[in-house]
Amino acid sequence: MTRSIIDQTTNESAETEAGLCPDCDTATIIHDPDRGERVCEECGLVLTEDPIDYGPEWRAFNAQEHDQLSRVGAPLTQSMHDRGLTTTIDWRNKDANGRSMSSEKHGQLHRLRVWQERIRTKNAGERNLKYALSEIDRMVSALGVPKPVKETASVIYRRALEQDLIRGRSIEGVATSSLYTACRKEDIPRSLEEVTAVSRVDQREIGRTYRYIADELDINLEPTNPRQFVPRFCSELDVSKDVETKAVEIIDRTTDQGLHSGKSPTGFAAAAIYAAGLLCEETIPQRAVADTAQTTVVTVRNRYREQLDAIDQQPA
DNA sequence: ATGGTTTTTACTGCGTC
DNA sequence: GACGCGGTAAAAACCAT
Repeated sequence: MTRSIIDQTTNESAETEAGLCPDCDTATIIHDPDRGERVCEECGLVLTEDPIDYGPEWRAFNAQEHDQLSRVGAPLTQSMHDRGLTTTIDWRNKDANGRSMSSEKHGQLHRLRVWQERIRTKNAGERNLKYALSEIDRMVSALGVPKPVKETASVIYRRALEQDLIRGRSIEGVATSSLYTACRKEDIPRSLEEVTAVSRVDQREIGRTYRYIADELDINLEPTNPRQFVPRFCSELDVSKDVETKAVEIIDRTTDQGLHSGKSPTGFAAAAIYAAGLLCEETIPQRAVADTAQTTVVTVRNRYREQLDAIDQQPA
């Protein structure tokens, strides 16, 4: 999403839209369907430039109709190297009416398929992308993160490729970093350790590449909030809802005091869960929380003491 | 490279079941 | 004696400069 200034030509077909321009605070945002842009008439700020309507090209007037009508063509996706746009030649040797074809046609179709595959992945960049996206796909399923993360990761990887950031770095490394970034961006954080576990490169490289990519692509992410790990860890540990609620409360109250800054989010979350266990008189061994959070008992100890001190509560 | 901070590793003593 | 917990010191990792 680039915010760029364009020349302020007014267009006949443009129509005024509701909403304030974030830049000059005037309600002069117009929608220009020809250019597919939303532009502020006052200062020329382009708010969005996404000319593609991803929705269906028909309108349904009742539920039944909605089910019956089908979309023409597949929706666009970022996670295929050609965005899923290319027409592919079916592998079946049947014509449009389902009849089989002559052997002459068979051979012709076979040659066409071969060439399609060659052309589709013709240059190094395309092949690079194809491999990277398949890797992202693999890691996404291994991590069990939802689909939007995959799309985001793909977009990040594309941008890295466009800006020539891959040179001198492994495709694997950049792909993994893109995924790690995407997880955080979509608020479904996975720790570096967890991402490393499904990747083919070591943690150091992923971390290094991540910082480089984030810097070059101007992706500024807030440090992960420890509370985002709580639900996942809690369900893995099989603790009561009370503990989970308490853990979130502890995190909220302590992060307000800035107690978490500079500390590892996973360790902090683990400690909060342990502390919550103490306060709720539900015994969760330090060992267990440390293991699920992929940290150590020492870290859990150090963090939970600080947390309890900070909120001025001691276990009964 | 360097120094400051945090995490990890490894070892230890204590109380309880 | 195994286990959970607490503390500590030293090593390793991390980060900003």
